[in-house]
Amino acid sequence: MPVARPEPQEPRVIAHVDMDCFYVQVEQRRNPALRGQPTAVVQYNDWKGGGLIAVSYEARGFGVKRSMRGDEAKRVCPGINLVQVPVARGKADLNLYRSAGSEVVAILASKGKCERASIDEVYLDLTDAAKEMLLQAPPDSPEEILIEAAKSNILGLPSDASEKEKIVRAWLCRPDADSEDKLLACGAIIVAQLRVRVLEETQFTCSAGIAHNKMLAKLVSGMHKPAQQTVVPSSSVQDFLASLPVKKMKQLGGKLGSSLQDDLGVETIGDLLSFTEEKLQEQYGVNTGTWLWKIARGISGEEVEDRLLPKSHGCGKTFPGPKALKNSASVKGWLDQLCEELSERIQSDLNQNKRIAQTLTLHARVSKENERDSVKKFPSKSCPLRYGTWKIQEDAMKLFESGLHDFLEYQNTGWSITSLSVTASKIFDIPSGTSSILRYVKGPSSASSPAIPDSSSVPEDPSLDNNVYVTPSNEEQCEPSTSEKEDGKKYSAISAKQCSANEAKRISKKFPEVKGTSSILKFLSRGQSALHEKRKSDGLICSHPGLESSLEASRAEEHNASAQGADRSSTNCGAEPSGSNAWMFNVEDIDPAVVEELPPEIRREIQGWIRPPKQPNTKRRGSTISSYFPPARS
DNA sequence: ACGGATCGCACT
DNA sequence: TAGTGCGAT
Repeated sequence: MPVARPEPQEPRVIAHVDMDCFYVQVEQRRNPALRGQPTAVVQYNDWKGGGLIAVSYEARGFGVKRSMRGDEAKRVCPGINLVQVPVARGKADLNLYRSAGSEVVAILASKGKCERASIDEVYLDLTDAAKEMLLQAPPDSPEEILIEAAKSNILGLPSDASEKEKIVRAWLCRPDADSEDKLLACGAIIVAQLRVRVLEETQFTCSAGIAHNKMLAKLVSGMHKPAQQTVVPSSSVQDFLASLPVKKMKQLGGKLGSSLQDDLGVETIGDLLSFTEEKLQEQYGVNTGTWLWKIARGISGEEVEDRLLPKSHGCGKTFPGPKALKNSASVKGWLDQLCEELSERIQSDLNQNKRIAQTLTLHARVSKENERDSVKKFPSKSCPLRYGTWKIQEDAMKLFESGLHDFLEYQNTGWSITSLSVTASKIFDIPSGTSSILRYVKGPSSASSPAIPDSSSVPEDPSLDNNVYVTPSNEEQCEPSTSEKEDGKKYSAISAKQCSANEAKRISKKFPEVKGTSSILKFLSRGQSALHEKRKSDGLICSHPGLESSLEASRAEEHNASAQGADRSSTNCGAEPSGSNAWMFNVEDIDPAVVEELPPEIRREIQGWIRPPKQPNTKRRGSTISSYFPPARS
């Protein structure tokens, strides 16, 4: 349910920027012959021509809609170009669009607080930039920068006038405007400039809304499309909302909106004004009631969050109708594919953004059998996320089995899975200054891979050292970044130190008993067995069905690393960036007891990487990483 | 055979 | 917390 936020007292300047039929634009950039043509992006095409997920404005002119099938689109628009979403591992691969979205975000984040709201939308808080412009370059001086801004739509001004641009320009430069409108005018100019930059640097057009809060900015960003922007002066808010159908408001597109219509007879946002806050609270609860009362008055205190990256990564696929999965072998096969993609994505998040995900969740759906009230849902299951494709696959399968077990206890019928997804969530920045214990290990070095065998190493365990190489790692990546991390946030579980090859060598020198770069890490990780047993006896592990045999899995993985690595490099043509098929050394694998055996200078260093173990709380049921490495404060 | 694949959030 | 549910694009 929506929740009202405290209202900032100062007027803000907020923009919502929305890419125009984004996936289509990405494909048009790849293939310029598609520009100006009726075009749509479809995923899959074997069934009814695939499902449309983006439609160009030319095609919309023919009545083509999202949610149509490819065949249907062809019918209403025979000349349409249907471009397929790339497929990898048997599923739609959206990475192309994700990285295109990142290009845009990088530009839009340059003028103030920027929140990535989705793959093709951002919110901007331009309050400071607008204030600054008001002081230094009031919107009436330079002619040139007004040209784009003058194409804005101003809510409340005539939009069909022949003199429209002159009127808009006059509004933007109006000397007698109040300070709120002046700030909005500055915001409009800034956004116009940003949109030009986006177009110049990415070839993508976008539309935008500029208002005093997120709700209003979002409401109007799509009002004039494509490639236009719309401003909402305070003076036009009431009239605008008065006639706005409830379903158009964000959060009211579903059941809540229907209930407003059906139960209260509310058709427009304006209709809400006739209800007292108490009445709305009584109907929908305190939070939602207050929220409704406020939005009816154009009030929304929601802040723009400073976040350029997604909070979770998910990979899923549906298996409709006859494609439903009916045995555990096929589930395993598909889960492996999904986990492979997920692993790749969290690995690049780690490499590029220095972020670590902590939780792995599995979702599945079972087909609803005929009419019979087999409405039982397949339960979601989650567990601590261990890095490494094979570990993720293993854990995901365990989670599935656990969920299936629960499901079958009540549902005595057979099963058939119609959708599967795996999600990595609870993603945290690695605090700068410290970094994490990352053990980048590659399979046997192929000719194309730059892995460096550690020739000085004396293998203590041939099965490990003969096959394992530490990749060279970029030193500056390990330097503390200058940007100040906001503190007071829980850095969660992991505070660790990035361990580059050079650093591992340096440590090795100080610690002669442990020879070689991989050996130091191996040394740190030995004793897992003892740790595992300890956790078990502390009752910390038993409720994690996905992890019961994690130890065995780890061992098997080390021994299999060679063979599997070879498989991968042959199918991947060896062109992967360094680290892409690496797996990580997990903090959870470190035995605190091992750390204590280290010489003091090494121990000091190691203990900067990980937090001291908390006294196990036997009442707790989860063996999460955080129960072992709790946040410093909390 | 539910438009599919992803996301975010509030609630319990 | 883990798990559910809703809403959005």
